[in-house]
Order: sequence, then C-alpha cells, then structure tokens
Amino acid sequence: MSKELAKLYDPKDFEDRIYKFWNDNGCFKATVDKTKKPYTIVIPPPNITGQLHMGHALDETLQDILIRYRRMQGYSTLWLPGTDHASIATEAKIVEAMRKEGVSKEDIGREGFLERAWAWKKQYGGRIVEQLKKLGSSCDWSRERFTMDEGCNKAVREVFVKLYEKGLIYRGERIINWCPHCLTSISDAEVEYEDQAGHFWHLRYKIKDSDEYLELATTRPETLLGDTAVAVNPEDERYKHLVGKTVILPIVHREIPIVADDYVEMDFGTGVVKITPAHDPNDFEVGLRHNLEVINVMTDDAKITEDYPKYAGMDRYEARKAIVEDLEKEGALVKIEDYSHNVGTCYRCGTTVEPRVSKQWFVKMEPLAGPAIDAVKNGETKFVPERFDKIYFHWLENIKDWCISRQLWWGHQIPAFYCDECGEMVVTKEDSAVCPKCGKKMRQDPDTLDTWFSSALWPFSTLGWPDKTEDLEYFYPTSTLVTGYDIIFFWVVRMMFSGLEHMGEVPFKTVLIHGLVRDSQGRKMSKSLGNGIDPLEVIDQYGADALRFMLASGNSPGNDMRYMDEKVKAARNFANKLWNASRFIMMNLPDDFEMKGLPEQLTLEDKWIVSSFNSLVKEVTENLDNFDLGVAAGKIYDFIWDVFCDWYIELTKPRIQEGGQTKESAQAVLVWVMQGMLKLLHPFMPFITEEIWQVLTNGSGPIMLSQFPEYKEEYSYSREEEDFGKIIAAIKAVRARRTEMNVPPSVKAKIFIETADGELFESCSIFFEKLASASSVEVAEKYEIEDAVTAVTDSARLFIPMNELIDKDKELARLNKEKAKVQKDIDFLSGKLSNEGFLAKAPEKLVEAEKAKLAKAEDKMAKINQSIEAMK
RNA sequence: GGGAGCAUAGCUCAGCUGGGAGAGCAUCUGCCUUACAAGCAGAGGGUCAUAGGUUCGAGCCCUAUUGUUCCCACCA
Repeated sequence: MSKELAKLYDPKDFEDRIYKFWNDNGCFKATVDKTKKPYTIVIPPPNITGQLHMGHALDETLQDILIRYRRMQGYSTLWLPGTDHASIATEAKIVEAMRKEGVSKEDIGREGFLERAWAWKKQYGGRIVEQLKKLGSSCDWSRERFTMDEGCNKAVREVFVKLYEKGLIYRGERIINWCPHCLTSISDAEVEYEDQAGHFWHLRYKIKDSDEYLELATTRPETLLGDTAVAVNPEDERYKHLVGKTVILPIVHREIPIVADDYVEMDFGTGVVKITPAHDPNDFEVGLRHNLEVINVMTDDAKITEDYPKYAGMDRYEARKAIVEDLEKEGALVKIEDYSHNVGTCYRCGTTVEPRVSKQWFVKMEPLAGPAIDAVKNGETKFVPERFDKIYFHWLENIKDWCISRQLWWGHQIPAFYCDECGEMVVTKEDSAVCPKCGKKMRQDPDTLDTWFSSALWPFSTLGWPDKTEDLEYFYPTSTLVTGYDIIFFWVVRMMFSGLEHMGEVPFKTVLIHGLVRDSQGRKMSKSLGNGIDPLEVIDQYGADALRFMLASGNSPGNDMRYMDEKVKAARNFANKLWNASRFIMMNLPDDFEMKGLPEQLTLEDKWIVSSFNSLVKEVTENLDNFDLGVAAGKIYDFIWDVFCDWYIELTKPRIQEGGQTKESAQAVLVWVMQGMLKLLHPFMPFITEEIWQVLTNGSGPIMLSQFPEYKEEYSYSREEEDFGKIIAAIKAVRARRTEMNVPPSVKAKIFIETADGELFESCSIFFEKLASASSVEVAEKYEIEDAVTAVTDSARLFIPMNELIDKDKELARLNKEKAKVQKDIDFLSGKLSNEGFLAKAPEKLVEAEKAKLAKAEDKMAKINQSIEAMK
C-alpha cells in the first residue's frame, strides 16, 4: 500500500480533497457518446437568493444517487446544474436591502436597479452552487446554466413569440391576483389560501321607490364603494319580484340594479350578494354576464382612490373601519357576526391578495393542457409514486389561463413593443422595434415574465434549444426529474406542456417525487419558527456521506421525513464501521498485494459470502431501478454490517493468523467483496467509498467511474449458502445458551455436536472455537451426554458439558418451554398442510417450502425430546 | 365541499406484486475478543387504529368508522 487509511474516520480529512480529485480528473464531465445510452437529469434550479436547506439536500442527494448509479452502469450521464433568477423573490430581497439604505427602486430607475440586481447575482448566485459541491453532487459544472443567461433568454423570447403568433399568448383586461406589498400581479398558483378569523357584516340596502330593504352579508364592507349590483338567485321566490329594480347603495348613494344569477346560493346567508366586479373574481364573472360597470376603488398599494375623498388614502383595513362606522350612522348596518373564511395571501410575502382588474399577459392553457394530460395517461411520463398523477390531472383538468406578466424589473422583459404615436403593438424576438405603421421607435412593455415561464423551458433551453445542438438531440428527453410534491403545479406541469409544445416530446420519462424534510417534531422547517437545520453544519459535524445516507434511507418516495440528529449519527457510525472493516483488511495485506480476482479454490464460507453478495447485487439493482432508494440503502447497510463485518471478517481471522495459502485466498475474497460493497454503496456515500477505494486499489482510477456490480450465475452457490446457514444457526444457539447461563467468553468449554451433517460441522469446528468459545469440538451422529447444557437447532444438538453450572430443574424447564414453542410451530404448519384449500390453491413452491419447514421443526422436536429424556 | 397521505415495538420509520411481523435509537444482561466502545455477544418489547368483508391464507386487497396531516375549491 502506498498509503494507509487514517486510524480514525474523520470525513473532514478527505471529503473536500476527494471532490477536488473528481473535478480535476474530469469525472463530472458529460460526453455525447452514441455508443452509449444517455441518462439525463436537469437539476431543479435553486434560487440565486437561496441558501442550501434540508429540502435541497434531500433533492440533490436523490439525484446524485441516481446519476452515480447510472454512470457506473455505463450510461453516458449528464446531470445539468444551474440556478434560477427567481424574479419576485430576488427583487423583494434587493428592494429590502435598498430600503435599509433609504433607497427606493424609483430613485435609481430600472437600469440602476438591474445593475444592482446583477451585482447581487454575482455576489450570491455562486453561494448555493458551492454548497451543492459540499454534498458531493456530481454535476457537470461546465454546463452550468442560469435562467437569465443568454441561451435561456433566447429560448424565452422564442417561446413567447411562437405562442403569441399561435394565439396562445394574449393581452387582456382581467381580474387577477394583486399583491399590494410586492406591487405586482401573481398567478393563481402563487396564491396561498389560509383560514382567517373575520366578520360577517350584515347590511341593508334600500330598494328604490319602496320602503323595503334588501339584507345581505359581506366579509369586506369596504368594497361596497365599488358595488355595481346586488344579485339574487333567479329561482328565489323571496326576491323574484325585485329583480330588475334598483337599490340605493349606502354611503355612496348610487343606484345599482338587482340582478338574477345562478352564482348566488339561496340558502347561504340571506340569499343576496353585493357585486363588486373590480375586487372579486366571482363578482367579475357576474359583472361580465350582466354587463355591469367595473369600478376600481383601490390604488396599487390597496388604498382607497381619490374618487372617494372621505376615505382616500386609507388602506383597506382603515377604510373598512371607517365605512362600517358610517354604515352604522346611516342605519345600514344590521348586525356583525364572527366569521372564519378563506383568505388568499401572497406566497412570497404573505400579504392578503387584492383581486383587481388590470391589463396583463396570459397564456391560454386549454390547448396546452390536453397533450400534457395524455402524455401521463398513456405512460410516456410516469410519476413515482403513482398517486401524484392525480394531483397532476386535477390541476390540468381545471386549469385557468396563466397570468404571466409581472410588474417587476428583475426577470425577462416581455418582448412586446408599443407605439406611443399610433398605439400599434409588435411582438418580436428583437431587442427593439420600430413601428411598422408610423416608423417611430417603439417602447418595450415594462413588465417582466413570471419566473416559472423560464423554468418551464429548463429541460430543453439548457440543452441549447432553440438551436439544434448535439446535446439537445442526445440528452433530450431527460430521464428522471426529482422534485418535491409541493412544486408539481408550479413547475412539473409547466415543463410538461412546454416540452410537448416546443419539443414535441415529454421533457422527462419519470418524475420522482419526494416529501418534505421536517424537524424532529414533524413541523415544517421555517425561518419564522427558527427550527431549520443547516445541512452545512450537519456536514461539518458528521460528514456529507452520513447526511446523504440518512436522507436516502428509512424513507419511501413521496413521504415526508423527520430530521433527527440520531439518524445522522447512526449513518456516521455506519461509515465508521465500513472504515474500520477496510482498515482491518488492509492492515493484513502485504505491501505488494495485487488483486487478481477471486481465488480458484473457495472455502465453504467464501462461497457463502460470495453467493450472499451476489444475491444482494441482484436485489439492490432491482430496488434502484424501481426508485426504492431507501430499501436499497437498508439492504446494503445490513449486508455490510451484519453479514460481512459480524460474520465473514470474523470467519477469516483464523486463516489470517494461520498465514500461507489459506491467508492469501482469504485476503483475495475479503478484497473482492469489499470492492463490490464499496461500489454498491458509492452512489449513497461517495466520499468514503472513494477514499477507501483509492487506498485499497492503490490509485487504479476512481470508483466513481468503475463498473457497477452485476448479478452473475457463476457466483451463486445456493447449497453452500444453506449449509453455512446451519453453522451460523448453531453458533448463535451456543452463544445464546452461554449468555443465558452467564458464562463469560473467557471461560472456554468443550462442545459435542450431534448431527447428521457430520462432515459439514467437522469442517467448521474452528469457527465454534473462535466464535462460540469452544475449547475443542467433537462431532458424531449420536451422543449420550448427561449434565450438559444443550443447544438445539434443526440440524444439530450441541452439548456443552459444564457440570458446575447446570441447574437441572432450570434446564428442564427451559427445554419444556422450547418444546412448547416448537410444538406451536408444528401445529401451525401441519394445520396449514392439512388444509385442503391450501394444498389445492397455494403455489406448489410454497407448499414444498412449508413441508420442509415442518420436517425441520419435527427434527428439532425429536432432538428436544431426546434431551428431555436424558435429563430424567 | 372535493381529493390524497398517514395510523405497525417506548421513539423514528421500513415492510416491493397477499404466504408465520423488521431495522435504527432507547431499555435490560454480559463482554476492553489484537478493525471498530461511533464497538461485540445476547435478551425483552407489537390484537400491525377500529368494525365488517374477499381469500386456503390479510399489516398488505374491498367497505365503513375514528384520529391525524396535507392539497385543491368562487359559498358572498
């Protein structure tokens, strides 16, 4: 060995060095290689404003496991990294930073602001990328992209113009969700609804030329200023005679009509609804049906406009108070009830959204939704787990047009140009435009696009689209998209219809959905609660491998998980176990050791471990192919710890002590299995496996680029697996008996083994000496031994003569207890086997297996009976 | 109002297409056995939420119920 593993496992010693080693050796670099199959993942681009949190850590870990696995299987893999400009989130942060300096957006103007924003991007955009590297992410950094880089800009304009020309993008005056704090429109998906305690104000409106009043209830009395009708259900007998008449709007004293509309529920409230088309989406629809006037009563920041001098400048809530007071003075307020209702809030800042009529750009969704639904229905794209396709379908089947314009500066400016002279509008990919009618220089639309507009193109814009690049042709469609269920509507849906529309092909074959990482009490990690765990601190304390392994194991797709320190600690202990096992192997290797594969002569235990490993490979491969990463991780863990370390290493110790040929073959098997285990584990724990691999193989090239193990028939030894299972069972039985009797391992004792498998047990006597504290071992078909502790398995009776330790009554009681247990087994099995339904309908293989079990149980019973007889 | 998830050992969770219930942590008992005390060897601990049903056989499939979490939805 040119180098040795450090005595103590300390990930800090090597994780950064290993990452650099991969990078320096070009291990991350993807290549277009037509002789290989491509495997592509595009990263869900983190926001440039963001810091790595546990959600990212989980997302990246899963992607890295998949990409490393496929890379080792020989696919030409590309994991394409990048970041998102996150228009509204970033802009809000910059505005906030400016506010602290006493500067406003208007002070510095659009250009000044964008300059600042790019500077911000330069300063912080790389931060999260560096953090991804700490996790071990094997992205091709040479292909790193940004949603506002040149290529993405080009793709965005291309798409906008194309959809506009197809009539799928239009500009119109609609009611949209407006955030009075961010001062921009937001899409339906960006509104979060929450239950808020509020009130129900019962008001009465006087009917014109009558003494009658109409009573109605509202949660938002201040919108009364913009009321342009009162509505009732057309079937409502109470009000039929009033339809067509007018009422006098209190305070404002405007005459507004009473209209009939199905939208009104007769049995809710009084069955009368005030209609404010400018500030409620339903009322807007009612207004359209009845041709009602739309009166906007609020400014951008949700204050009452100058049109109502008495309330002008008051914000929504002040105005509400003042108006309620005035209503009371006028005698229009009937009563106030407590009422809890759903209120829409801005997903970025939490401010209550104000529905508002304004001129915005929209994507017409219906024609795009159809193909996206079909693609999942016919299996071109699959969700894992499958149940998430319901969310997907539901969203697409009820989709409304997508409001894509934002009154923000940071983002893709809308490529529409207006002529201030003649009002002409042009949509173009060019940077500027001249009016085709009057030749004047045109003014570009000041708005920017929803940040998800560019993310929707991510799977192909990053591969070069709209240009026909080699990358695009080879790596698209991508293979797997890994993301959380919370972003299916925002992103997955939009990538799907965009990919289908512009590429004519789904953007990915599989969508692997994971859940949220919650805190130890199951709460969502959040800034306001201060319960977030910083992955970088966890890495600092336990290492990236431990964090990754913890995130990947003990969890199934789509389910939330809790972060708990103990879980990471357990993963770290596992790494430590592997580390020490490797040290054991290496400290026993000669300096000039050369790995030449498995030795020709394998012992029983060699065949057992090789065969067990071979089975493990088969299972793990299946699990990984089915995205059961947690199950795969668990199996590797169990094998390394319980099978390899606790048994096989111990089994080789006698051979290693003996030296010579038998030692050499043991060394070869140890190294062979260790190499295989390192490879299986590498996708999960890349750093430690690479570090050990480098020392173990003396720098023969990165494990990261080695061949993933494959199941091979020639490594399957089922007979030896079964035989050695008998030995293990016998050793365990002896150990258990000794522990029960409180015999310390230092006290050795003879063991007599009564068995039909004489040769087998004979050949394994050394293991009873080393692992079952035997001073010597004798094997025969029959023993008559009194005053011995007896351990019984289905293939042997083992006697440990220890006169002074035996309490006959106790021993007899124990044997009877065990007899009862075995009798229960026999009853159960024979019951099953005498059930004709079972014999007739159960698969033959199973019936045979149950018969074999019964035979074993009966053998064991006979042995127990013999022992009981002997005691008498 | 609609939909989905979850309910399994004291805690956190696995349990793949139905074939006698598992892990980690915690608990108890022994061990410094020359890779590892971040360890080794043993042990205890579960009516798989409840009630029905399908089946030779149900933690798993069906129905209902309870509790819990989440998503969607225009009841003013």
